[in-house]
Amino acid sequence: MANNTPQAIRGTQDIFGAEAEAFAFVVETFERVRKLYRFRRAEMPVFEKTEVFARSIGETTDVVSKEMYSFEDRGGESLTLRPEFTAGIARAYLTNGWQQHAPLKLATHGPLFRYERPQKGRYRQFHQLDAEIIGAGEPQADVELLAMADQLLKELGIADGVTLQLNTLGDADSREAWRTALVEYFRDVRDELSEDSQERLEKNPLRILDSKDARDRAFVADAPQIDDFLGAEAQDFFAAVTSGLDAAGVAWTRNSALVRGLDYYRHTAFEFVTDRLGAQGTVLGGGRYDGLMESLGGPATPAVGWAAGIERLAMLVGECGESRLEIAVAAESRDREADAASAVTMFRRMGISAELFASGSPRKRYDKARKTDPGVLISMDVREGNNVQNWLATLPEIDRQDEAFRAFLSRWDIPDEDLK
RNA sequence: GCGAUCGUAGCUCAGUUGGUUAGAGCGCCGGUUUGUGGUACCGGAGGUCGGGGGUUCAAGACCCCUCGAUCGCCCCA
Repeated sequence: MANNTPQAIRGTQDIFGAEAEAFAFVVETFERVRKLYRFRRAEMPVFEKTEVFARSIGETTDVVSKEMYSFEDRGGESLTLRPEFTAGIARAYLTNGWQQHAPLKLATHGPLFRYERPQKGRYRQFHQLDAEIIGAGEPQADVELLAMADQLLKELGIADGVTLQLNTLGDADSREAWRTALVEYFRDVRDELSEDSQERLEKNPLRILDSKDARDRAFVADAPQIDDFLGAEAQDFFAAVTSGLDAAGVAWTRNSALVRGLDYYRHTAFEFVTDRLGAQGTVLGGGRYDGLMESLGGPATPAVGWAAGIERLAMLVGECGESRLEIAVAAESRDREADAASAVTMFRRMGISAELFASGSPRKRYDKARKTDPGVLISMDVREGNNVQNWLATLPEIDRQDEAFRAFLSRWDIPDEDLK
């Protein structure tokens, strides 16, 4: 069977049917909401020079060396399939002179690639929605961005069971002071931490805060809080974001353990989290990344953004059935196949969905058509030498049924007793 | 990179402590009931039991390796 057929690449997916409908529903909803908030559409390349991602991501060596899809092109240049949108958008912003549009609200969506082990809601080629506000340093930008995210989740119908967790990482100074305090605190209890967290103490101490290990959690509760290290400006900024969210009617909860691994993040960090997706509970996440543009050689540019996994959103949206067939036409005799085909074409040109059943055993075509549960089932046959048509409507009645019926009657007869 | 579970027809699965020609339902194709009918009945196509090696008189079943899937750990930009 398939022993000679190439297999799909690990972690890629072929999406079809109801799942594909759910996927499309997510994207369509995003496009609609994004226009309400006047975010402008952008399209970027799916690959960039590796340095675009390496420089923006910085020193987190694991991510750069092990988690990216990188390769050399024929000229020997290292290229990388985009693992995120933000770095590519920042590069486009700088290289295309989009500064002239600042503050710029951008939205995009499409495939991303990460060299990871697939698991629930996590693939090597996956798809995200993305929204960014570039060149806006005010907390109102954070609020607007979060309000859009909140409305998106509501319009997708998945807001129940999803909570917005919010934190601040402060400005560069407060962030650094906090980090130092954390390292000191955890170093004192180093031997009682999990093996993973002992490792993290050196590489990425902030990550200890969201460890899943019970041994770590005991200490996390009493760990130094960012609030104790925030300068007045940082405090004001966060207060403005939270009061702005309250004013906008966006519910949120404080999660002081919510962190970002990368250094360019400042101030607001947030995640919309659900308890319905196993280990991959984050449904939409982002934050303020005021330090990113400089790492790519651009001028200091404040920016804030988020991304959301389309697959995960689609899973929450659930079964999004394919739309019902409006009219099925069965040619129950070979002599009526041309008529049936022409009827189907007529309906389609009217903007009504129609499907032709004219293959296989003529006797079974009617049953086959009936199984699709169409709004209207038309059979076309030959009885005693005469062409015969039958029109059967089933509930719920389709839109424009009368119009379709009149159009059909203008070309083919239907006996009176068969009407309704 | 690590761990657990799993891998039999297009799909969902059976397959007894290893025993002879590998099964069912659904789907598909064809044929009956000369019919207004999502029915019923009959027949058919489709499997080197993920792949390779080993144990055995005998392996879909047991052992090893490998590939793949699922879920979790690490990581999460």
